[in-house]
Amino acid sequence: MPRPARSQDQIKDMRQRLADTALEIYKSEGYEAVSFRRLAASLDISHTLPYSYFENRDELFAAVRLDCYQRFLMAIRGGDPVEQGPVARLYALARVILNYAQKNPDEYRLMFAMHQPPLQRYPELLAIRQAAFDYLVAIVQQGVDAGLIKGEARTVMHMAWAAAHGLMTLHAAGQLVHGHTMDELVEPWLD
Amino acid sequence: MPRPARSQDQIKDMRQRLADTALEIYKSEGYEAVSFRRLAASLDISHTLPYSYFENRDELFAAVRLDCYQRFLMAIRGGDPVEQGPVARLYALARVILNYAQKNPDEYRLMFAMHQPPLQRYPELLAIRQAAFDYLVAIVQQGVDAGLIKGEARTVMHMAWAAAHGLMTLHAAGQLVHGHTMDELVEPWLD
DNA sequence: TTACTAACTTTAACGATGTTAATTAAACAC
DNA sequence: GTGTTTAATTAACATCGTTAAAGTTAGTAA
Repeated sequence: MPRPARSQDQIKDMRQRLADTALEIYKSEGYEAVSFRRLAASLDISHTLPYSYFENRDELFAAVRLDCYQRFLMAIRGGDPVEQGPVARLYALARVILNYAQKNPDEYRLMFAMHQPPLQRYPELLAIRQAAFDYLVAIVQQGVDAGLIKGEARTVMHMAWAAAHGLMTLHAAGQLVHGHTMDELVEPWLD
Repeated sequence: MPRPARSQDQIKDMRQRLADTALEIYKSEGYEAVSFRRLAASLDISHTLPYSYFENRDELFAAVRLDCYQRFLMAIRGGDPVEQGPVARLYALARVILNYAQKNPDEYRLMFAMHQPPLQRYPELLAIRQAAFDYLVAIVQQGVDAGLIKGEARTVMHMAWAAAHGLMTLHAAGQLVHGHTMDELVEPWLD
């Protein structure tokens, strides 16, 4: 007898529109400019409607980040020369990732360096990050198995990731001192 | 004939009180909680007075960061076993820095990972960071000169710094996956 | 058809913030 | 004291997040 609730599709649709608009505003005007009110104005809806779709800004940005992670993961999978050996694949993927970070500094910051909410509150984010990480660990493991890489795969990957992350974060924040480019710094490692 | 302007000392004093209070609030209640109004309430002054001492929150936090950098630099200088060789000194300093980041995650985030304003707008921050960096580069250079370290000192230091930074940032953000502690990850490198 | 009902959507409202302008208070020279 | 200049406060406005109330809409049962 009652009016039916919004369909899952409708909900998904509106959430997507909100997330897309949020990313757009974030990229052009910065994180602070992304308010629910501003978002609502952009979409020509009342300023409280977004609250029906997201609890608060953290939840909203969790959705935005999820989209970013998905694109990031696709870039990794798409740039993986699977026919080659594990070491060559890792070098290639390192370049893919560094390249991605350089070309999309805003997204990179959002994903890894900025306003990070406690990850355990967002299991879907944790999961997709873990998926990306595991994807790389599996390749390292192949290298370890083949005797090409020493150490425990997860630990090795963790350190490599941390190093790359540090580099990308400093770059994205414009904090690489003395005008060093990322490529200059990384090439000695990759060659 | 007129009322005299505030002395440099008075200005410095009030700025210091504001910066101290800001750090206090930041550590106990987070970055967002540090507003000029809240700050004024804590110090029992009118909510517009802070504007006479800092343009905006960025300027305020620039002062807070400067204090943090100074303590950080003191920790480095104080923990440097200057009588030892360059490689031993670098290992020791790496531990000092990692230790500092672990014990003061809030300050570390503030200094290196959070809400970073464009550094060129704050030359005094750039300068002190450069000083810390140069301090370490000088030691690396000694190692290079002695044939103990290969490569160009600045580049080597940059990469080491980026790696450590990535590790510390991930740690401070609680993003070290799978419960790895920082020590576990670093010890293989330092030994 | 008509009226009901539950969901959707908007409007209203409150407290908090950043920021500017106007006002008051304070300290010294005369 | 008076006057002048600066410090500091108060007033005021726009914006934001958020909650509560009111209004609107679309199925459905009678």
